Amino acid sequence: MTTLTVPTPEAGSKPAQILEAAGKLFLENGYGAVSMDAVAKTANVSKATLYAHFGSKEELFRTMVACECHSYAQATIWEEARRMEVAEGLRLLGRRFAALLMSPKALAGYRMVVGEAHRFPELARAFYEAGPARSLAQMTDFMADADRRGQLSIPSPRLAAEQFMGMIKSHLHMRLLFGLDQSPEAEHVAYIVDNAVALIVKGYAKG
Amino acid sequence: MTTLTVPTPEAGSKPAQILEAAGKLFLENGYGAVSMDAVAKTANVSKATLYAHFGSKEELFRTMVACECHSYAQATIWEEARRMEVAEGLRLLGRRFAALLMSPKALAGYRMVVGEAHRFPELARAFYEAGPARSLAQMTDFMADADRRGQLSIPSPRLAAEQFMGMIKSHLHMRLLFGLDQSPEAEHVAYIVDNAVALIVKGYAKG
DNA sequence: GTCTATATACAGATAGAC
DNA sequence: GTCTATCTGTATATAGAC
Repeated sequence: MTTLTVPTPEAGSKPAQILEAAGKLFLENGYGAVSMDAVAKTANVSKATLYAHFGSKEELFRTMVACECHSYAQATIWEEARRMEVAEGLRLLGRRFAALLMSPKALAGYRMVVGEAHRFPELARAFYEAGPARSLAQMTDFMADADRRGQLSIPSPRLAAEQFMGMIKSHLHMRLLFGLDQSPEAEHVAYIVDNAVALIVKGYAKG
Repeated sequence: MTTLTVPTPEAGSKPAQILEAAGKLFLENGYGAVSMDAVAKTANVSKATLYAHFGSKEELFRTMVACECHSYAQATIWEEARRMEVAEGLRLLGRRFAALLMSPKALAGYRMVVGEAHRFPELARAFYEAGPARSLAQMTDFMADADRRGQLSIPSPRLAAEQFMGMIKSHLHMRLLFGLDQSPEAEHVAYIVDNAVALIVKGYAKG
């Protein structure tokens, strides 16, 4: 398993400019459709400079993805959710998850990973660990906690977390991935989350 | 909205050979990573012959996707499912859906569509209509029927169908898309489907 | 470190013989 | 219709001046 190096170049420096441009272009268009010329031009840098900092297109891509994944690390809201009544906690986590999932950036990352997984399998794993796996782990913890505290009866917290997140992802996420819808309306997302919460709460009610 | 032409060349003919080769290569590697040389070589045909039948790489790709989508049309099992007890019917539909969803061919198609949606938006729509939309419509019909016949109480059949299918898709489909898992074990899929059925049946129980 | 200019390779598409 | 050989553009990567 390759470890990804995650450089953090100082803001405004050439490497930072290049990584920013690469992120924008690769996320929008995928690996194959972006030329190094385009990256250089977008970064306001010559191609030679680009190659001075990143030895190859592949290396640039790997580094960019590593930086993006790194940026997903964020403060957990699990502590906040577990202090609430269970349905409210689920609603909070669900909405946060939906917002993350359907953000333009996450969608672009998802598309890119799916499109390039065969060429960069280790990056698919890195993205998975940084994003979906982290969310799933948080949700699983919450489910286990709800069971432990007797709010719900959940034999398999992991299963319940996958069910909950699957319902939220739903059809909508696929339509977004396929480019069939623009960014979803907040009401629609809230409708999906609230109904997923209702089904979990009723389906895993005690007794 | 462009209509897709769906030619059905006679088996064994050069166009058929070419389409088969194109299907295999494009589905495995995506549009950008496949060269016309590779298609010609795989099809045992010269590049000139290839261009004699398909005017460009794009045209070949579009035609191939149209043929693939056409092949998704299949006998509905809805009639069979609605004659069963509701949980059994859901289980049948769920397993059929899971099998379709996680088949290597559907996964490859899904990957390809996600990866190329920005370049071929109309193909993403064609794939969606031929695959996911059809499945969702069937499932929605089943839910509506279960409500009409008083087996369950389902205010929004469409929502329930999305929830059910979302739970089945679950985390597993994403891991497969990312190339993190090989083909799933039958027991695991059955476990997911059975638990999705249980949650739907309990969550939408009458009264 | 950064640039301009270029080497090298390959992909999409075509010309012309059979 | 089918082939071999080739044209033409473009992409990755580098050489050499400043």
